[in-house]
Amino acid sequence: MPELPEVETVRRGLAQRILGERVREVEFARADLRRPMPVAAIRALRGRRCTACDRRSKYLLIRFDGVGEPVVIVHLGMSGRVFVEDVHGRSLPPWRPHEHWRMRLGDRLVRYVDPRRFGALDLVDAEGLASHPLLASLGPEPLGPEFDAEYLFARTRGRKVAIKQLLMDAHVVVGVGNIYASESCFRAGVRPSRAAGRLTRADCVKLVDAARHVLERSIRAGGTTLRDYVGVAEDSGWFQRELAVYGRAGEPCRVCGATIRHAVMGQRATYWCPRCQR
DNA sequence: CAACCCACCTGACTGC
DNA sequence: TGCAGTCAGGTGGGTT
Repeated sequence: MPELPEVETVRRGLAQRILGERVREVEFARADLRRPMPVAAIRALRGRRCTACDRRSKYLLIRFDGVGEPVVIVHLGMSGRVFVEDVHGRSLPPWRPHEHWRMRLGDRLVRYVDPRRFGALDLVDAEGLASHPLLASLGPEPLGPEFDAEYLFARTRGRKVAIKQLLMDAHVVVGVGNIYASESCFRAGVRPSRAAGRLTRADCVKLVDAARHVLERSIRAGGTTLRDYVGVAEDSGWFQRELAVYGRAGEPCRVCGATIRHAVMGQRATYWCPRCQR
């Protein structure tokens, strides 16, 4: 599930629930996801107060007070979910299937569930955050001021890769996952297979606008399901209804009626309308 | 450096 | 119903 809008939704849910709370318990069901987790160091957060829940790209950054101002870095990978539940004085509930770690802050239990274990959990001091290996070489945020048409135009010059693949390159811009890459190209009227270097300035204007639009719209939609949020990833409702091309191969384009096409590009499923996108 | 390919892991779905 | 095969929304690392 987790593309940027989902991660942003999780971030907001976490902020709402754990900001200002102190870490009371930390438990691990195992010591590794894709890579080992810093189990001891994260256990040692007990007593620290959560000061912020931020996001950089698809990484959640949970900040704490005290020496070094530690930051917990969470990535949801392909199948990760975060649940927040009230626990009050009760003892903690049994582990869910594929729940790998949990952290109790105040009366809130944050539970990390990730069947495929492509996610990540790490810890770094605030000072070392920007140079953390996972974050150091990331491109600009798609919703930030740095990602504009001129920037995209410059970054596409001389590039032969398909524009859809380039949009998914986190060195260029973060947070545009496979679904939103297809959706953005559709909204911009750009064929996803087009060589990035052949985009015009006008195409770049449209693409930047389109990427922003689909991401913002999804965040807003996700945000509406946030109230009394338990776990993000209610991917049933808004998610499916809003998609213009993704997963719609063989179905009619909602704009022109042409048949939506599908191909694998860079090993990822790609969808487009052969009439609307050139 | 760019382009390409693979690995990581499990669940859901398809077709026989 | 069972089983093999296929696919999945992400990212890092290695090779050409």
